[in-house]
Formats: sequence, C-alpha cells, structure tokens
Amino acid sequence: MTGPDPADTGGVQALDPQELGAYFALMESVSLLHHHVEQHLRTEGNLSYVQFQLLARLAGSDGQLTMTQLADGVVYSRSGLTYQAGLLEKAGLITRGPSSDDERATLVTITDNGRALVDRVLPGHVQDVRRLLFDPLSDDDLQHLGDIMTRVRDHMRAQPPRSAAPRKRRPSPNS
Amino acid sequence: MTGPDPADTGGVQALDPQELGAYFALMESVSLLHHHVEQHLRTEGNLSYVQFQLLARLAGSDGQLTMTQLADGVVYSRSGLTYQAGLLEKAGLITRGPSSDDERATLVTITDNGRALVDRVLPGHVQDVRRLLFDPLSDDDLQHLGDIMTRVRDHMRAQPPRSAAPRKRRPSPNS
DNA sequence: TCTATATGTTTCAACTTCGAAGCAAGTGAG
DNA sequence: CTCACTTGCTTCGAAGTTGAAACATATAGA
Repeated sequence: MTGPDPADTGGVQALDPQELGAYFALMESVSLLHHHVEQHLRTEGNLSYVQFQLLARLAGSDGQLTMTQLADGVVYSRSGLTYQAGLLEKAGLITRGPSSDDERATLVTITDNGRALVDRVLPGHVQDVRRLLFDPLSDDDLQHLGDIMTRVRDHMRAQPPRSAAPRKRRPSPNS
Repeated sequence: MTGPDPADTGGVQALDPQELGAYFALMESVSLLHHHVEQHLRTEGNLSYVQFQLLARLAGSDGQLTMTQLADGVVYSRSGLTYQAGLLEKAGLITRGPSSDDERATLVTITDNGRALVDRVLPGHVQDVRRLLFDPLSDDDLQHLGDIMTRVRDHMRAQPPRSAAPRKRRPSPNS
C-alpha cells in the first residue's frame, strides 16, 4: 500500500530539495532585502523603493522616459505608475509633459531636485545593498550570481510581457 | 579639473558595474517570477501568492502554527496576516482557535479543503518555477544559486528582525 | 478618407498592506 | 498579590496597488 508520496505532484516532476532550497532562499532573501532597503530609503529621503527605482531609472536614461518605459522597467502596473508619478510630480521631483513624437505618450522628466535627491540617498542605498547582499559573498560568488540572474532575467523577459498584460484579447470572432 | 565622478557617492564605495548588474538582475528576476507565479495561482486556485505561501507553510508544520510563526515565516506584517487569515477562514481553507499553551495565541489550522487546494495548485506552481527559474540553469548553476542565496538569507536574518519591529522602545529612563 | 483596431495614459472602485493604537493574557520584581 | 511591562493578536484609518473601463491619439486597410 503506497500512500500518496508527498513528492508526487500528479505527473509533474516535483522540485527536489536542492531546487526547493534555492527557490525559497532566493525569494526570502529578496523579500528581506526589499524590506530593509525600503526602510532606509524612507528615513533618509522619504521615498518608497518604487519611487527610488523610478527616479534612479530616470537619472540614467538621460532624464527622460515615457510612462510605459518606466512601468516596464520597474515591473509595475501602469495605473500604479500614474499614481506614483502624481506624487513625485507634486513633490517636485519629476515633470510630466506631452511627447512630440507621439501625442498620446506622457514624457516624464526628472528635475534638478529629483537628481539631487537621488544623489543624496544613493550612497546610503549602496551601503545597504553592500552590507546586506554582498558582504557574505566572495568575488567568485558575485560573478556567479550576476551571471545566473542575468540569464534568468533574460529568459523571463522572453516570456510574454506583463506590465501591460496583452490588452483584452479581442473577443473571439466566433461568437 | 575633476568634475564629480558619477561613481563617487560621497566617500561610500560605489557599486561597480558587476555588483550593479547582479543587484538589478536579482531584483528584477524575482519581481518577474513573482508576477508570473501570482497570475497562475490566481487563475488556478484563486489564491494570491501570500495566501499560497501561508497554506503551503501550514501544510508542512503538521498543519498548525500560531499567527506570529506564520507572519515571521512569510515576512509579513501582523495586521496584514490577520486580514489574510480572515479571508482564508471565510473561504474554509483554515481554522482559527485558541492555543492551550498560551491563551493569547491564535492557533491557525489548515482544513482538509485547504490541503486539497494546495495539492491542486502545487503541480502548476512547481511547473512555473521550473519553467521560469530553473530551465535556463545548469546543475552547477543551481548548486551555486542555492548556496549563495542561503548564505545571503542567513546573513540577513542575523540582522535585526522585521516582521514585528521591536516594540516601541521603552522611553529611556532618563527623561 | 473612413473605419476598425492598436497603443499610451488616466480614472475609478475594490482590494491589500501597513503602522499605530487598543485589548487581553503572560511574566517578573517587590 | 500587585504593578509595570512584555507579548500575541485584532481593529482602524490612511495609503498603495491593481485591473477594467474610459479616453485620446495612432495606424493600417478598404
């Protein structure tokens, strides 16, 4: 009498202990890192992690991006971005204006204040990441981690997008 | 005339390109994975990732945990857990009752329906993780990833906790 | 050109998350 | 025992996040 094997998930190859361990450790580490970093950003610059990401991304990119480019870069919903952009604009950290290329697009531009704020919080942020993430890693580990995660990211990006889930599928024509 | 070096962050050693790449790839990969997995769980079992984590954690652990144990395991605020537990209880997936050990504690127990649901969505979940995370990795990569992230997690856990930030520090006696 | 559809963004309502405050039960010192 | 403090959880209000719907502009095809 062989009761249901806990590792038997109905024909799908279950994750072996090594995979499980890697998966859990990965998710939890990032979650912890996110929490820590968020706290620091909040106390040092009154910014959420998302807001920091948006500003940092703009500070690169020559200071200008469309809403969609920003949302995609941060893996974020478009409506959520509209909200955050509103806050950042009210705080004087960014500016929103029409694009000359495409009348529909909103061009987001980082202001001098925005850049200054990024410059102000970046050192602490870097220190955090260094302390939390890189301290326990050797140069070799770092090399591997970067290589592995880059491959994983590219692989996932190749999958269908998600920030703007493909528009409502056109109602199938056979109705 | 040495203008401000972009890598000069005010005395703090900036992250070199390799570190930056690893950091960004890590955060984005997990973010993407989270999004994908969340979608699948929602369509297959009408569960959020958090809810799935809670049920899965309970399904291990002999089916019973206190609220605090659950919150700590999932890196979640206590009040948020109360909310989710309410939903899961309403859905008949868990049960809440007093603990005999400690009258204050609430003992959360997974129901048969809860177990059944976990069993139902787990294969798909595993398939997702396998497809998104492990597919592009060699056995060697997997080994490294698990090793690295385990070390990182343990390192972070050694830092002060976060699920229940230390209670309001008792007002220092010299006031 | 006219029309259908695609794309960029915002609005809106529902849901989720968080922290602070509140309540109840445990614990230790006197 | 009693007081002060700790710990486990919930309640409450404010803020953040999301998907669907609404708009507006673009684009392609007839």
